[in-house]
Amino acid sequence: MKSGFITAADVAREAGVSRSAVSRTFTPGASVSKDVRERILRAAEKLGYRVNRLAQGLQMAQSNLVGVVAANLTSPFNTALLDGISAALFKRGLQCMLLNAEAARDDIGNLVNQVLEYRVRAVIILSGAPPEEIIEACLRNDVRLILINRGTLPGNADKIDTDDLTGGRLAAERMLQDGRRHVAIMRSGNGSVSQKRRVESFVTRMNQADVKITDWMRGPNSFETGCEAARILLADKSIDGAFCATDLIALGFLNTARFELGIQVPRDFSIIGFDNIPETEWPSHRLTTVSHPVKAFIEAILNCLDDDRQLSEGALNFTIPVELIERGTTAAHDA
Amino acid sequence: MKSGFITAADVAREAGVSRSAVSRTFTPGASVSKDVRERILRAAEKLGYRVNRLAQGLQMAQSNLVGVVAANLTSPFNTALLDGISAALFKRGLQCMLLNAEAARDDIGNLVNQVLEYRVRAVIILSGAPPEEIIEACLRNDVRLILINRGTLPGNADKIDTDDLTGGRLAAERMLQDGRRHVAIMRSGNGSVSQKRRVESFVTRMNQADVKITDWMRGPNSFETGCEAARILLADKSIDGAFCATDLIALGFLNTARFELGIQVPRDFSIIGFDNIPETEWPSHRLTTVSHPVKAFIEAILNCLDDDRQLSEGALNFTIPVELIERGTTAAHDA
DNA sequence: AATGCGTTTGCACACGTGTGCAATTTAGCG
DNA sequence: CGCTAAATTGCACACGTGTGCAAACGCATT
Repeated sequence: MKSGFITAADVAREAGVSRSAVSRTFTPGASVSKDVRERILRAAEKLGYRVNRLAQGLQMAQSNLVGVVAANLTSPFNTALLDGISAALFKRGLQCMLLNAEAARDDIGNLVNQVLEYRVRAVIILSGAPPEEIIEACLRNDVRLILINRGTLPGNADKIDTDDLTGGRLAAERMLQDGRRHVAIMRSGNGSVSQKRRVESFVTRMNQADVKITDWMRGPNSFETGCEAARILLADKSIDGAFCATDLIALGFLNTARFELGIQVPRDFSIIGFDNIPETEWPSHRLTTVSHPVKAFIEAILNCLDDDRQLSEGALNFTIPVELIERGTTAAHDA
Repeated sequence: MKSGFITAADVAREAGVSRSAVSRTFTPGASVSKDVRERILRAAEKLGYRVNRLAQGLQMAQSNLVGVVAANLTSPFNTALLDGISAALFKRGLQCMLLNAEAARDDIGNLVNQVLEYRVRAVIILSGAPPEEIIEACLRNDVRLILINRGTLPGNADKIDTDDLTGGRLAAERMLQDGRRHVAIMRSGNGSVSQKRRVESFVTRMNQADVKITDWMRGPNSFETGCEAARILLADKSIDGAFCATDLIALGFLNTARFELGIQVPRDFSIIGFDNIPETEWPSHRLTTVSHPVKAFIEAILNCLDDDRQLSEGALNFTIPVELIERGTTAAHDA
């Protein structure tokens, strides 16, 4: 027991074969006789052998690690995404290397290094603050890059984007059906690309119907941001609707409007969110929202990972479909 | 540009020195002259050199990876913990390898392998379903193990546990101050050690005061579990209080009790949760709860990681202090 | 039995790094 | 300048794995 770890050589000695045979036994599709394979498996089991992925990665010039750069892990939608990604990667035999972009805010260079130094198979960037630097570095080092809701950036990275245009339009149509004439639109201050698209699409449709718009863009993507917006915006009694770029903001807005300011939602006021996080289903809120299912994101990501074209041959693009989920913060349909 | 990656040898050639010098330049405390160091750094910068961590890990017989085994990533407390851990690891120059225990439920052996094959520096197990197998495997392979809220298991793993006994007692005292005589206690069906401790401590105190107890242990740790419990338990009109082992369950219970069944909380009914997740502060709920701060967990984890004693010399133990956070689901204090 | 062909096996090299050891250069000091 | 100690540098090995190549082997057909 030197250093506590068993190597392929140890197994080979135990089984009375060459080290190559051990390696081949654990390499799918390699040529080993049934007899030898069984003897090796028995020896490996007995000694508790585990292949050293570091050595394997060195030899293969690539690891099974996939870097996942996430920010705002407190946002339920992001964690749902992370949950799905980590599960999917595990089932593919890949490892999930989680990098907290928040913690690396003023040290992006270091973050880039940590990813690249491990020769990761790919890097997935969840929406959030835009680390441009990492994008450029990945592309320069031939590391596959998967961007989620970051819009059309230059460079051939795979891109997966919510159909925000349809999402914004669906929300607008619903708002118009409710007969609202002056709606507030809200998003967080750090201007994510995806939030911008939703809001712009919403505004475009509202403008066509001559509905007045009041814009709010401030603070982090949080419940409190919605609360604050409600307290200030709702001083203007002419506002009769709100479209929030994320559910978290929408829930804060709704909470303050309904329970603090006593506004009758949906009778006098309509609220629509975006993401369809679990909290929207709480009976106390029942928020009408636009959903872009996590499942669809996962599928798209797996498609990107499975695709084994060269990086120079261009990239993949996926659009995640959306759906308006009508709950209790918009008026009931006219039948 | 062979294979797209620059090696130390490439840098050495560019700088006109030996490869050893390059290695030493990037090894803190090694002996390199100022002149050579600068020449090497310039060459490395120019070529875009990055250490290959796989080779480094192979050489050092250890990687900078830390395995984090998490289940129930949809629980806000767990994600807050994960957020803190990933940030702290990053700042320590360590990598966070996230493993989804949920996805590996019927494939724990595979999960064990994935961790050990990467020669991780340590494994952190967040509370949740108990993968006994991984614990045993880590200890057998001399991998440091950090158990969070999993109680006193055999084997010398570092253990970090919430002071559940005090937590349960504090909740009980508050409930008694409210004069409740029949309280329901709730926890999820998969019996986590930590939940069990809280509840038992609570019950012990209530028994001393001759308060009637109704037990509920069913379903996952979720909002819906709390809703379901409320609908069934509250048919019994004599119940006038509830202690929930997690905030998620407590919020579901509160939501159904207050908004669906119209029960006056806290006038006629007291509810106390556990975890102090952000949602407890929502004005619509303002849940009284027991907090065990994420910050304290992170500190304890870092202490474990920094500690470089041998595994055979015993393990560390930390107890996380708790605090009762009084909000709007228990009666106001008598002054 | 001899031939031919497909399968199995072992040798040896490569992957990129850290570091002990000895050789060499530099610095310090009289 | 000469001597000694210290700092620097290069060589060579080790870490554990996958795989090309050639040798050895098994088996069926002639």
